[in-house]
Amino acid sequence: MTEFFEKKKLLLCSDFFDRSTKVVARDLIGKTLVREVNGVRVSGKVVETEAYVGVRDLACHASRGKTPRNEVMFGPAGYWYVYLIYGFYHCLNIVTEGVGSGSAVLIRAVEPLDGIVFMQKNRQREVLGDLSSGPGKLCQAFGVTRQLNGASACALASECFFEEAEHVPKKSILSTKRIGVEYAGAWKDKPLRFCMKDSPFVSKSKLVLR
DNA sequence: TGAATGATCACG
DNA sequence: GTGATCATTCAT
Repeated sequence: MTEFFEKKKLLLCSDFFDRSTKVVARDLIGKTLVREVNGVRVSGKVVETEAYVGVRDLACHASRGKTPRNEVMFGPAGYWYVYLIYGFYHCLNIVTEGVGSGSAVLIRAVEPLDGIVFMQKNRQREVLGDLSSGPGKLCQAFGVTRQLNGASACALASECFFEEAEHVPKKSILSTKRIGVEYAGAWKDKPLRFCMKDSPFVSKSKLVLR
């Protein structure tokens, strides 16, 4: 029972996500991503995100209109948008802003906290820095698939959600252009990627992994 | 640098 | 139906 109250207290609700996508992407840095599967807690500290700011953003799936794949993005904030990429990996996004905006934040990397053995097994990798340091890796580590697409992240019963965590000062958050969106014309260089400064757990880290 | 691998979507 | 494309990862 105490666990339940604890979860309610920390759970990020739709008010958090129903704001400017860019602000949500920045504010998610440092928060805890949690998945509860069969009573087991898997979690990580969010260290890298990207904002996809809706129909006008040429890098955003929503820019080519609503399709069966992206329709969740056009719904209310606080729901998961999960899709398969390159036939191998999944990408985990949380829908932001109001109905019809077509915007979401891509969770690109987390620092493993709980359920590390579960992640190592899923990833077939031991090294902590290689478990969830990229959008595809993270989904593999957490066992996230399209099964989660369209689910709420804001309900007490949610199996995947965010928790409030220790405040991260703005000066330790870096913003850069997004990765892998070279096709997006004027939008390819916009500073819509956010990451925790000096974290070895961000994607494409060239630092030595421990 | 390129191969892996399959859903998705714009075509016709 | 067909074919190009892809918000990636890993091994070479």
